[in-house]
Amino acid sequence: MEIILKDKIRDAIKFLYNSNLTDDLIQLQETRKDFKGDFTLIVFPLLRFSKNTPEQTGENIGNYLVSNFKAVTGYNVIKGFLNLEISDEWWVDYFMRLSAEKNLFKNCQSADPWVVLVEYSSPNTNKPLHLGHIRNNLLGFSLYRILSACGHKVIKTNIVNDRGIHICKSMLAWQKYGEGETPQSSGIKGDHLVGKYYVRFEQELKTQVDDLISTGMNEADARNAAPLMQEAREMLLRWEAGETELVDLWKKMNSWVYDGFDETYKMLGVDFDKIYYESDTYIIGRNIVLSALQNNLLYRNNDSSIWADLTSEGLDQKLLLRSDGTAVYMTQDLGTAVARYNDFGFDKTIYVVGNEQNYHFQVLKSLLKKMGYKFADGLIHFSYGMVELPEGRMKSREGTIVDADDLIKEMKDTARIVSLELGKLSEYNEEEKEDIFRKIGLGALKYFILKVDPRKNMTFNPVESIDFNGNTGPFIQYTYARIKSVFRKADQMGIIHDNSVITQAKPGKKEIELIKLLRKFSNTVAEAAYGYSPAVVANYCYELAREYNQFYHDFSILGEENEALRNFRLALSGVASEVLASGMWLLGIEMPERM
RNA sequence: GGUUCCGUAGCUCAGUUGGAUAGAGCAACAGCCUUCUAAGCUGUGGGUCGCGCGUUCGAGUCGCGCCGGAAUCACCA
Repeated sequence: MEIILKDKIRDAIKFLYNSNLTDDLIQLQETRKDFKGDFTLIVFPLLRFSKNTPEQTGENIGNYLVSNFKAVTGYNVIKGFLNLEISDEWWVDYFMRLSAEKNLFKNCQSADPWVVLVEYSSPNTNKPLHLGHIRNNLLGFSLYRILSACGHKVIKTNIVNDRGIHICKSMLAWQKYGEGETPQSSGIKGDHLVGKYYVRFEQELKTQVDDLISTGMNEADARNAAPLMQEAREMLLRWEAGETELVDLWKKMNSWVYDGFDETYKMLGVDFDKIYYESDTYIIGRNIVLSALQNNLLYRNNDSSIWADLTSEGLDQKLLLRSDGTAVYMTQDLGTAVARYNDFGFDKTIYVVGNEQNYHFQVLKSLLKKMGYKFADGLIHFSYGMVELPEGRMKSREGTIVDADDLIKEMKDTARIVSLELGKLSEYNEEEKEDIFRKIGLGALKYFILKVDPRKNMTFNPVESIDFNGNTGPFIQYTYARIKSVFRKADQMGIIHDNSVITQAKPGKKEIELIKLLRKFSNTVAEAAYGYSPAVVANYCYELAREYNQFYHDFSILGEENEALRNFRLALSGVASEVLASGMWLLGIEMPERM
């Protein structure tokens, strides 16, 4: 519509003022609800052609359009705004085309599809996933869905940080205090079991550190000097040397963790096409650094550590290999990036990583450029804000970490309690009910996280956030279930849904409003893909669900006497449910047929 | 101190490439279930969009300067 309308407006200016308009001067937008009309042309930019008042210019253009374009039935001018009224027939016709369209994402197909690699999750193998990981996983998975919907080829990857001192701490504590405990013997989920020994290590270390401090040592030195810490370091060296027994233990404990993660990922509904391990990529990274050193892109310090000088780009000196030749975080990420490019040859690679690492990715990008990797231009750090609790940041020392598994279970339990109170599901068996509770509980959690702008830090109140009313996932799911229920009822009543009579319907204001909202959907997805923002999709779904609920209350659908209008409303409901389901699909949220 | 990000109602958050009178939900109060799902709907109250200056016909949105908060600036990852 806009395109045709813009053409007509261009004609109008040509005819009235004998001037040719460039596209950016035609500012056309949807008319605000409180004004009469469907589309609004902002006439201020056109005054230079008309050399007239805004009001008169608007009048002239409006007049021209009404007499030369059938779909425009009227207009009004308020200050510099020309509100154009589009005929109901046009809207009904538009809706017919929309409801016939099976692919709701058709309008946002990218003309130039990318191969795009999305990295998300990136766990450490020494403890279970927590609330921060949940935001990461949900964002990453939703980005995958959004970009896929727009026609890009997306590869989901996960980089597992499976090496380093942290995993040695868990291994050491398990050796010392574990007495052979396994997930099977204890019934504890593997990642939680390994996390338990990581915590145990820190506890034991603390008593040693406290003892040393009481002898007059300062804290930093005490941590270094503590026997446990020294043992852990020594273990890391033995691991890097490839000591068989130790590598076997490492493999065993990591496999416990992966089993645990798999369960959590499955509950969250996320998955990966390819998993990378830093225990592999750090070696690649080291080779890259060494060859860059040979090409004089890096320099070696007196103590034989290797550095990059990025001061010319406003960055700092960056360490790439320690004096003992071992790799640092950046070394691994260089290796991972190159390995991935060799595997997939991507156009873009999106790192879903918290904003605490903004500097790291700035450095990574300029390092890759410096080393001559052209793909560095397609490197995007999707930087998201921290999840905080009402009392501030999550702190492991204070035991305020919100565990992912616990949280998921809590959401499901709350969904169960609320559902049973409302008592709508009495006719379903236990299995069916559990499936619905799961969808609702996870829907609430996912929506709560995804509806906020990823860039911003967000507050998660474990008590208040579990709300199923208002701008929440369950509200949107409820709207969907309600529409499904209308169709079930229609079937029972033998009402046959026939689109062919719709063109005879005389729609009211509300029906047109709904069509306009449905129309915005594909624009929204394109915008979301461009801005990499699930939040845009989420808030749009809410807007539509809210609008539909008002519609639902204002109108009788099945009870409507007029057949054409009844079919129209049914069709509107049907498309609304599809759009809601599609939108929530982009967020990775499942929709229950009833709740 | 350098860099980056954030600041909108009591709370949690929206706010389209700069557009008209800044919106939801929660919380508070008042209504609506013999009618297609009340996880809903309607209404009331609640704002110096951190502060100032600038650009513009027009600024919550763009620029500059302050104020406040967060992150980061490791031979940690």
